Amino acid sequence: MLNINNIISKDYLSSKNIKPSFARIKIFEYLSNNHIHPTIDEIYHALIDEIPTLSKTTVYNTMKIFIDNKLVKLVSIEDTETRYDINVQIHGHFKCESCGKIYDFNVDLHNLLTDDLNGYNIHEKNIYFKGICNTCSNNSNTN
Amino acid sequence: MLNINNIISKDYLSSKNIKPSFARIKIFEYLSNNHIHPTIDEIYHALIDEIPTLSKTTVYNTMKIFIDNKLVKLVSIEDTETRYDINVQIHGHFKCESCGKIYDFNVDLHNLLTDDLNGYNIHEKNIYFKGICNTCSNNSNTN
DNA sequence: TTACAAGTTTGTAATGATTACAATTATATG
DNA sequence: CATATAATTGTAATCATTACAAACTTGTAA
Ligand SMILES: [Mn+2]
Ligand SMILES: [Mn+2]
Ligand SMILES: [Zn+2]
Ligand SMILES: [Zn+2]
Repeated sequence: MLNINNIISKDYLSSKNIKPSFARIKIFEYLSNNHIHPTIDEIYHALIDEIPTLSKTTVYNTMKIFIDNKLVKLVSIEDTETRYDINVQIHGHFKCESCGKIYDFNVDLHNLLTDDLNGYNIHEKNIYFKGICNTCSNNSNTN
Repeated sequence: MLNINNIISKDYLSSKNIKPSFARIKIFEYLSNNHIHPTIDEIYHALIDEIPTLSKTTVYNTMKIFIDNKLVKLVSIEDTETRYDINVQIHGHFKCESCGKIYDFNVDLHNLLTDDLNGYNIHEKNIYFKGICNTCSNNSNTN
């Protein structure tokens, strides 16, 4: 089942000093092709048909490795669900309270620095909104 | 043990349609006097001496009521620890990765609206940074 | 090819925060 | 006081995550 994407993913993982095992490649490709900020459970169920021996522990292990090596960022919006994002650039998240989807949005956080954080060493910036998404708003209007 | 603060807290809870029981008053006052974004466990241990019969379930119940009635906001920074904030205005949080403290900072999020969210109904805006706080930076410099 | 070492994956058990729930206790009102 | 209503409590259940040891893979060298 070697194809170009497979090779690219493999090389990419290698370039990040992650041994490109079958499970890791598949998990990485799932994240790359599905920018939906999935949970561990969603990743697991998306791949269990293709990798029948996959265990959730492996998904947990793999995500930990990806995070440690900065391939993936953890998304903490609800404290009840841990999600993962293959997009590690600074960007905003909008969580729809109706359908539960998490949308990305672009945001420039460089110029909003405040005096309150003078002398603070900032490693990471996160922003998220909550509300009702476009699709859900339209659906409820036409009822 | 009636004092002016107690009466004020009592009236305030009543004005928000929350029956001002002893536990609720004490929890509310703890949050008002300690802007440290405490966990359930911290609230519980801070009050157990004063209210020896207090149960954690009551702290959970009370925080749920406070949140439902918008007296308190939930702070989701780490998915491993749920914290609570008596300050419900929009403001930023800075979590120090060294000492674990969560600092407030002022931020104006009104003008950073992006086209990506046109048609989206925004209910809530959250922003948090992570890094090393002033105090921890200075401590490590003088080692 | 075979043997071995190192790393990966797996299943199961442990942990720990949160929730469910029924019993007990407190509070308010007549 | 008597009663109804609401709040509190302790215990058990739930569920996501982590710990861990055994089994399996992979790469390398004899
Ligand atoms: Mn994203
Ligand atoms: Mn705050
Ligand atoms: Zn929606
Ligand atoms: Zn610090």
